[in-house]
Amino acid sequence: MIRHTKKREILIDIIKKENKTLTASNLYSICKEKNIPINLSTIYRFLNDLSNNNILIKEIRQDKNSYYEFNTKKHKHHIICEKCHKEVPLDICPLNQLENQILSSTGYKITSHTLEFRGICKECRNKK
Amino acid sequence: MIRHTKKREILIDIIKKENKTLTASNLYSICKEKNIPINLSTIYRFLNDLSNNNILIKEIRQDKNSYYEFNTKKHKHHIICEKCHKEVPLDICPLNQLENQILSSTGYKITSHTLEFRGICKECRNKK
DNA sequence: GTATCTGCAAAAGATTTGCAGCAAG
DNA sequence: CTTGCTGCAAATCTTTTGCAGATAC
Repeated sequence: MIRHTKKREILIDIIKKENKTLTASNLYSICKEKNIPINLSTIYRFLNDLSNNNILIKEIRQDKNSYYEFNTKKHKHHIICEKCHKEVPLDICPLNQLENQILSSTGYKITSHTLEFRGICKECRNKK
Repeated sequence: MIRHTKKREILIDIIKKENKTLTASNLYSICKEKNIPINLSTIYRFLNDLSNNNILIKEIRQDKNSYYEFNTKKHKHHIICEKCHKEVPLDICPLNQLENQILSSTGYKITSHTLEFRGICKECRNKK
């Protein structure tokens, strides 16, 4: 059984308010700024509980960190700017249509995929 | 300048012969089996040199490990079986055509992307 | 001979875990 | 009151790094 506690409420509120992908240490810093004492392991444990229950989606990116965000059920990916690291969600995903094609060419029945776009955002392009 | 040494030749030979994505510790184990004494840091340093020179491509997957393989210049992705971890390369990638669409909808000029498919291979599906 | 490799041990960084005390239901 | 949460310290795992000795060219 999953229990409701003050700390968990605070974490949920932060994740809701930030409304973007976050790492455990992002959350840790935000709590620190707000003078909320919390242990990193508590954060990790809770994030894992939530993603095991499909409340959060966890994604490991090329920077080797784990990013978490609410599972909106809407399938999506993100683009991350290589300069400023700002990121934007994308709704389009042409990959579902590929599943049959992949099944017949490889014999693999696709269950999921991870897609990470990297690029340069408009602001960073204009700076140079 | 990059030097040619016995150990590096051996590593290159293994990567060539295996002809699939490998982790540093995969290489380490293969060397061990062949009774080739080599240090893990040596492997890491060489793999990094090679991928910085675009001879290898490095990819961090959802299992949090770094996988390396020869850069064939041909853009491709892989499907990994969730049960047996066997993987197969894929030539198709519909994402390049998306770049203009993403540019106009988000302002990001895409520079690269990472895509990881997970599924169940034919053999594992038949087992059950 | 000098720049580059290598092995070793230690460090780094992210994440997990064991345990004892605390809090929720 | 019992199960689950938390903090703390230690462990884990992958990867990196400093340094001294060895090797390539």
